[in-house]
Amino acid sequence: MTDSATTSRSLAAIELFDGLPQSELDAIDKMVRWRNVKAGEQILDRASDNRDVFLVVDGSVRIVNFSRSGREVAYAAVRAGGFFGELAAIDGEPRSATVVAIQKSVVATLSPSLFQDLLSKHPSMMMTVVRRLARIVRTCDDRIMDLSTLGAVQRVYLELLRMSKPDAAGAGYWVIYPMPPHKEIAARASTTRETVARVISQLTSDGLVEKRDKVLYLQDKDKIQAMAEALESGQGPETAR
Amino acid sequence: MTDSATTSRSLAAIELFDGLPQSELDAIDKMVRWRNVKAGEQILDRASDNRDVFLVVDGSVRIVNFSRSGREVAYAAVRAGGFFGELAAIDGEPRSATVVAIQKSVVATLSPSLFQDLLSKHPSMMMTVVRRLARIVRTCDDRIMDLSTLGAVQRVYLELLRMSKPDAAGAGYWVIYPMPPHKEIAARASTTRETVARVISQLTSDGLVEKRDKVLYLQDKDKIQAMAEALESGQGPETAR
DNA sequence: CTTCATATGTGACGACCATCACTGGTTATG
DNA sequence: CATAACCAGTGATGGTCGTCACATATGAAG
Repeated sequence: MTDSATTSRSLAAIELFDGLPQSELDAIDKMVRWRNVKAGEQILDRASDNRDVFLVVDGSVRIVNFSRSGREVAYAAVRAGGFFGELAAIDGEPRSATVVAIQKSVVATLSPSLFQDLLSKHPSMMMTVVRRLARIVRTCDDRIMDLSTLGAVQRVYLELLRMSKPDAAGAGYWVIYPMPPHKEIAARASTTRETVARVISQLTSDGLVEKRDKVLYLQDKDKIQAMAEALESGQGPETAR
Repeated sequence: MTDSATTSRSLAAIELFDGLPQSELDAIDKMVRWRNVKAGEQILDRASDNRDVFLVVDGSVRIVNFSRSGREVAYAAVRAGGFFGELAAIDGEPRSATVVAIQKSVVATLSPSLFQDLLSKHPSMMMTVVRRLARIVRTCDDRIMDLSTLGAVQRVYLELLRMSKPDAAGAGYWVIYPMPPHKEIAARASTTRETVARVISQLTSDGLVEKRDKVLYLQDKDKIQAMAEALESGQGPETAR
């Protein structure tokens, strides 16, 4: 990679265009606007009145929102190959969230009218969008359920479980790598940095997780799972009746 | 209406079929299964493995979920003309929620394959589905935001505001009619019956609302709105930093 | 008019956890 | 390599609100 701006500018790997002929990709390529963003840079503001659809060609982004008082709520992450911003392009309503680059990224933007044209011209694209929305709805419903019926501590357990992947290096361990800052886990679980720190401390002293070099090893995933589901000792929201 | 079962069996008013020619409606009519349900009857169980799409021809239904411990979380209501159950028909995943009739209702069911056929045959239907999903996503996002950043009391305020409509009988009042049981407001705001009762008591003694014959009058909608948005005195989740 | 189920109002109590306040690491960056 | 910026850990404190426990409506059913 000779130059920073040339990392990868192909639309071929964009999920949204799966199944489109190369000729069409080339045509689209000429109609998008490219944009390079630095890590941490804001790509899209909730307050903005633009309705473009964004393709994440390289890097990854976080979709978030801030409450009046500055508390951050994380909705989702979109990695290279994905897209975001469909909502406003579909219904013409204002943006519902803010989007920030996690790493240095390359995004391409599609005007809403082009997006709609493409959708009606390519049923496969339409299906991709519908399926994506369906998935989002399911995720949101689950999150609402979690927020409504679990305590903050349990939500952190769940978030840790969701972020973990089986360890590539054998051993039955599950790991979280790279380990994000507590602050971000907090935003996903809708709690505070402090609570996340306390939960992880506790898990560590119980021998259920261990942190070594930026990696968090879950040493007893099942037990954590059980604790996340427990309607347990306590009260929080939720107790056996 | 001579007979209970004949209230209205036309698919003409179903939002999903807006814009379809009568001939197509007639064809569909022959392929759906009709079902009458009593008030309170469960139409669809989360655990069921059916993937049908349901059309609400008459009456109305509530989409809900129950936590392990029996706490009820309300997602949405669908009234006559609407539909539900698309998710499973789109992605083939299991049902994500349970659906219960609010009143005596009439529903028609479409097999997933028929639904998909119709979608691919009629772009207008596809658009209706996409737009509906987009709306749902927005609603969910807002709810997640509310749950993450507001206290239970404020969520009740918001729910009251959402349920209210301008009073038909002149006067600048906004009213909630019919007033649902506290229990249901609680399920929507993700709190308890008791908290709802306390909030309404308080509002009543502050002269902001008044209840007369099954109707709740909001006498100062603006003030309630302000209280819902206030990041106020307190803590709950949320305080000025 | 009973009688039983369902809806409501309210007090007491205490768990949960957000907030505040620091301390001590770790990473950037000039 | 120093100095700032950010990250992480932990105690103390107090408000919020879920839970429990009753007392009253309100209404439906017989």
